[in-house]
Amino acid sequence: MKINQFKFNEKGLNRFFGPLESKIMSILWEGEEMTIKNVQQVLEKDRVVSFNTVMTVMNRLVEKDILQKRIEGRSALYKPVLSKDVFLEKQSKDLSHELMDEFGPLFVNHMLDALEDVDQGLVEKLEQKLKDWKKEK
Amino acid sequence: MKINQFKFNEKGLNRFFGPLESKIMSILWEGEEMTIKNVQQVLEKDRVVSFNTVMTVMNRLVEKDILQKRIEGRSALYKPVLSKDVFLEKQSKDLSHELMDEFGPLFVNHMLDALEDVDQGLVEKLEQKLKDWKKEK
DNA sequence: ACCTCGCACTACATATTGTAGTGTATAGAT
DNA sequence: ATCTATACACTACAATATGTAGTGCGAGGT
Repeated sequence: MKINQFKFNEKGLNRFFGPLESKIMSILWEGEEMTIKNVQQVLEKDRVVSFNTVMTVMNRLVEKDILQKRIEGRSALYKPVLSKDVFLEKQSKDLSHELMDEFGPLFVNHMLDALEDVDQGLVEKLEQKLKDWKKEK
Repeated sequence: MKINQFKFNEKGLNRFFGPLESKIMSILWEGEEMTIKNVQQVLEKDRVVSFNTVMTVMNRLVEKDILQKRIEGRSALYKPVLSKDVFLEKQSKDLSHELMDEFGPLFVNHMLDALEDVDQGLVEKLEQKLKDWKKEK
């Protein structure tokens, strides 16, 4: 899993991937293992994109351990190494640890405001977590 | 302020800058306004680096609104637009909002563990903040 | 008038991502 | 047995980001 960057300016998967990579991951996270051709056909609902382009990007994702590739007869079948849920879970976990490591105290200062901006309920969720966490100790 | 990336794999300023950029920012955050020559001389305590290299990188930082440049006689004087503290404060704030926006609930799940890994006291600090925050409402 | 120093401009290297052409091997058609 | 279409490999080029540095120009001191 060679993802090194979290992009402030983008949204969703584009925070971790390039735009074409994101589309390809979305398609492969839909469900089944797919050939390059399959993926290309889905992409072409939006715009033309050459088979070779799709192949190159998918093979690069294999090199980065994001996709896995399995030869079956003439074609290769691709699927994500991790499910989307697990992927996002892992990224959020890794990022939270990196952020705390880098910014710990600064981060605590902003956390509550940030939480509330997004979803009022999250502060309560955090409070509950904090209670549970203290009980365990 | 055109910083787009937070790098998981790096540490400190290298999370936001390239390695030479980081060194230059560190030098300029030491204190006074400096000329390119000044900065180059400090850098050369470590290794040779051409004046032009330093100039190019510093001017790119000006384009990205990280440094500001002021002509004084023959030379130009450079200094950071933001102090290091304000810079880090801003980055941590921006990142916390982006992270919450992207991962809110997932993030809450990891936050306490992440906090404790870094510094036991941070969980207490968060608890205190949470109390204060609730009082305000 | 000349030389030096500081800066601008330009160029090239590597890495990442998007794009796509050409080449090769093979399965199926004739 | 040969031909052909197809899937993949290999290669290349563009744009952006960063590191590196050469060339050239202009202005000040001598």
